[in-house]
Amino acid sequence: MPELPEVETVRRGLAPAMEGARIDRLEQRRPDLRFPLPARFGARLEGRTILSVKRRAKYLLIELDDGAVLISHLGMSGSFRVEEDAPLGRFHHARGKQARHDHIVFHVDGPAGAVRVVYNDPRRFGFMALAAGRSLETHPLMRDLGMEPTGNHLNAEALARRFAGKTAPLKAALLDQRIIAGLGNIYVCEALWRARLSPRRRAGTLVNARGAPVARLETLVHAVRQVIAAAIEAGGSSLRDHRQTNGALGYFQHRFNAYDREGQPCGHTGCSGTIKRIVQSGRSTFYCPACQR
DNA sequence: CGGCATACCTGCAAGC
DNA sequence: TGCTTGCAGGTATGCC
Repeated sequence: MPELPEVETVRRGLAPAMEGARIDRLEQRRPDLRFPLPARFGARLEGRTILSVKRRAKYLLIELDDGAVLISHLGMSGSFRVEEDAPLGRFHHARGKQARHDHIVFHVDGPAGAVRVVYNDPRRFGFMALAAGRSLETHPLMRDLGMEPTGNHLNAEALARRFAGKTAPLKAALLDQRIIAGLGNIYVCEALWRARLSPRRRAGTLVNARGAPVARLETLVHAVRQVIAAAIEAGGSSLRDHRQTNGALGYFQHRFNAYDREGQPCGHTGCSGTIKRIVQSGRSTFYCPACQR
């Protein structure tokens, strides 16, 4: 599912239910997701209080009161939902039709009351790890991540340094989490469309001989920042799996200009081109060959 | 090292 | 209807 805007939407849904809450019980229904879950996972979480729910790139970071951090990645199909944790009793038989692929359930009790936070992941490309907070930045999952596309982290000068000499196409360079962390297939296609840049153009062509950004790299930076901000504002894009933690759909998919629009007219004013689908490094790219150069 | 293909796993839609 | 094929928002790994 999820690129940065979807993960940020999940974070915003989890925070009110989890921050300040105690983990009373962990239900772990299988030993692994994409990778084995941490050893003694339940024992290490039960009884802990959650200090905060943060995000880095496409990772959720759940900080615990003993200094540990639960790192969670949703892969392609992972989702969290928050449900009322109704007490089990004679009159509550309806509690549990357990949805397929609900792998982990956090029973937490905090400012928002007793809730279940359920992790569901049909394809099991997601994964969870536990890190010591003091070494979070050097954790193997974190240490190679590049700039956040939000705030002031992403800027043309820094991007130029990373693009200089690169022969990889822009599509691949923007998907590279070591350069900008958090973009995925949808938002790379959308940002390139907005910047009218071809996904096939070599990344190094946006850097001049002195290693400084050319004007079109500035345009790309603005496009990335704007599309990510707009998608967060919309609660992300709901294609197959992504929902907000309360079950609501995101609606940025209605604002796609390129992604999954093969054969449709390009929406740029004055362009009579048609969106085309190509495959780059094994993944679909959608763009307008007429105006994206 | 850079660039690319492949593997991981399940579900769904399209085509025959 | 039922089967096969291809495709899906991501990352790690291995090969040239």
